[in-house]
Amino acid sequence: MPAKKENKARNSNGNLMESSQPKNISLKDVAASLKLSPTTVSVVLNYSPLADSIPQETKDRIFEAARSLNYRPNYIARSLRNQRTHTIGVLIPEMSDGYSAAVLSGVEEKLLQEGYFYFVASHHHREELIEKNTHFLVGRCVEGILAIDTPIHQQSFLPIVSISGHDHIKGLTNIVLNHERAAQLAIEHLYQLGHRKIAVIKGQEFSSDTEVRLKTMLKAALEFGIAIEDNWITQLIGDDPSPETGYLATKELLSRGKKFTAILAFNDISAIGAIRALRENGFEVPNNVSIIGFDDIIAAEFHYPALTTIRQPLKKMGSLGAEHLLQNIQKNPVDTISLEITVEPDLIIRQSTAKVIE
Amino acid sequence: MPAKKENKARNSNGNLMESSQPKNISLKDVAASLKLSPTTVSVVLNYSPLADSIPQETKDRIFEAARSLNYRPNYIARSLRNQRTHTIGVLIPEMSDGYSAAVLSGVEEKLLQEGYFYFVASHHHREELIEKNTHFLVGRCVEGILAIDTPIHQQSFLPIVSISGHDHIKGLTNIVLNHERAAQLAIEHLYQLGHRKIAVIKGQEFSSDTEVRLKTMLKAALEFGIAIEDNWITQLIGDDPSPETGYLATKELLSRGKKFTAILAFNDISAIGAIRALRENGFEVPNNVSIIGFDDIIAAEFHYPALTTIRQPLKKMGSLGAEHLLQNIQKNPVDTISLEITVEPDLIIRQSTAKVIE
DNA sequence: TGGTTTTACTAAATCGTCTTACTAAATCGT
DNA sequence: ACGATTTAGTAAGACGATTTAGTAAAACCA
Repeated sequence: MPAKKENKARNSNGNLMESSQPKNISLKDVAASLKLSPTTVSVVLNYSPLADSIPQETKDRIFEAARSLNYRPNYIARSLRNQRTHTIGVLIPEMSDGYSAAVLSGVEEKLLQEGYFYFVASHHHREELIEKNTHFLVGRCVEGILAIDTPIHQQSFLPIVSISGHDHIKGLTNIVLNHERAAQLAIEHLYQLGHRKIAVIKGQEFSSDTEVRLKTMLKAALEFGIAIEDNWITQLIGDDPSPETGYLATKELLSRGKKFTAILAFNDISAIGAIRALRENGFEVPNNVSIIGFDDIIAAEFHYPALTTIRQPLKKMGSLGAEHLLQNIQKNPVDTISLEITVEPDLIIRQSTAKVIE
Repeated sequence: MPAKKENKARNSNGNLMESSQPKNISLKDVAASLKLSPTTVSVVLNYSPLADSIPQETKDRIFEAARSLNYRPNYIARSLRNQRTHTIGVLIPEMSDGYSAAVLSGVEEKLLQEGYFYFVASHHHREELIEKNTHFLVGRCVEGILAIDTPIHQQSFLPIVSISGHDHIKGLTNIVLNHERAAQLAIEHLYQLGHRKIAVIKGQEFSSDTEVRLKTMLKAALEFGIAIEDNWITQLIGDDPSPETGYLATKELLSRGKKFTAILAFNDISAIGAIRALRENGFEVPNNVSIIGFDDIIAAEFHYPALTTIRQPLKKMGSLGAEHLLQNIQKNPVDTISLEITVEPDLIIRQSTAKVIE
């Protein structure tokens, strides 16, 4: 075995490497090395207007010393002093359900741009975990909370932005899809293909969108003169984030006798489960039954048959949510009236829908 | 509409609710309210052995005051004083690729259990972003770093655990799959079905597992007396996290003339793309070509045909990684020799593989 | 009774940064 | 030449918690 040399930092590019920093050096250290006071070093490094009177030569010395000592201000100390953590908390139902991840990617992008980081906490649709996690996040001094598909019942002293939330609470900003339009797109598409008998798989009780989705679909259907029978409405049950729930819901639906020619699934995940159930029962999609999903997750395009779906701009909803949250944090008084930001859906036509042949 | 009563805090359980807390109250406030010193309050609330001499009655008063004032210790101040942030940084390639999300869910579970939170930063496979993000995380005073499918080249003064990493660096713990076994399972399965001509879709250069995966597959094949021709090896190109890359790689493979009877795909995502490409070229899976994926993401089971795949216990790898990272944080000197923790794969047989019929 | 120990606390320092309120010397204006 | 201003800094908190090192009073021991 070679002698342990690795411990020494590789200074190839002139910078001290991360590895060679057993003891963090502080403002005081930098000041001491220059025989200046911490005050002076601080104002110069922070470009404070107070540094106006410091001659350039001194400033240069300070910057140089900070660089060569590899000084990095301690975030914790700074947070304590400034009462700003530049951190927000994100509440999600589930990390691995695709939906949250897509939204999160938008959130992350925007936040990093603005120098913020975020803590994630997932609650698996359990009310008490939502409460507990919120508490933890507040305890961690987050400056705001972003709730993704998570019900918010209480007003908070922190700014909150809710994505796909439908609660109207003072100070809460909601980022929502234009559900009317989404329903209209879906129904119109099926209508134009000749479908008049449409079944609906509604979401679980705990999903924020469940109620609006069903309501707007029924309304849009009515506008096209289509009445959706109660008997053709089924519901996802349980918190399994896999297509299994959609599969079961569809089997249930089929057990009532198949009269419908199309299914509006609550989302793509359940649409995928539905297709499997149909196939097992000898129905082909789209030849015997058309099916339309919701969300346009990545899997939708590459499923077989590729899913016709209503796309929600999930990533954009995430970045919009982050953007508004940061705005609300800036103007600190939480006196804003409940605000709603609407994003538009798109109909993505693929292979899971086709003309009715009777 | 009913009158808006909801805004007032619900004090049903006697606690002040989050909403009614405009000004945070500090240890000093609690102390003042009791005419005691902050010291006393602190030692009592922290169950410090120093509180042994404090009579129970005083302790009770302190707890009661803390509760009724809804005192929550300021995490930032505490972190500064104790030099502990109970926060770790997680490096991932991409939020929305399914793989990272699955691992993250395991990470989260373990960390929350232990009172830790985590910051996520994604680098989209760009070396300079890995470096920059690491820097940011260190700047945020994380106590350790968990790298998911992210190459780590430098030793750090912080403990690092790498999931699916293959770098051997002092102080770095790797959580890896038993790749030999995985390859053996895959090859053996195909062999038993009669396949002798096997094509391989290897991963992108930037994926940590690309190299081992190919190497172990070739080796395992050889052990079964199967030689995999160079001409049957194709590669995923580009950082699109969708099945598109697998689709393209398979088209490329087919353009060279189809002689193989099975494909080993780099992962489930690319297997899904491969199936589409095959279908478009008139080949049915599994009747004309068998295909085997890797990872067993949720989509695998519900794809049509359902994917035969090598399952990686992603969530478990996440929680194992978190667990070891926390351990390494506890025993602070980073003198541990590079350590490897191996997890075992499973062969999940579904419908994308079948016996050869020639 | 006088010294030691125990009880019940508290003062002050510290973590690292930023900010408010100075000071001493140099320069300016007239 | 003398007060006013500018230049070039510094000292002393404060942010909110923890910890070390005390201190008075009470209790104990011989």
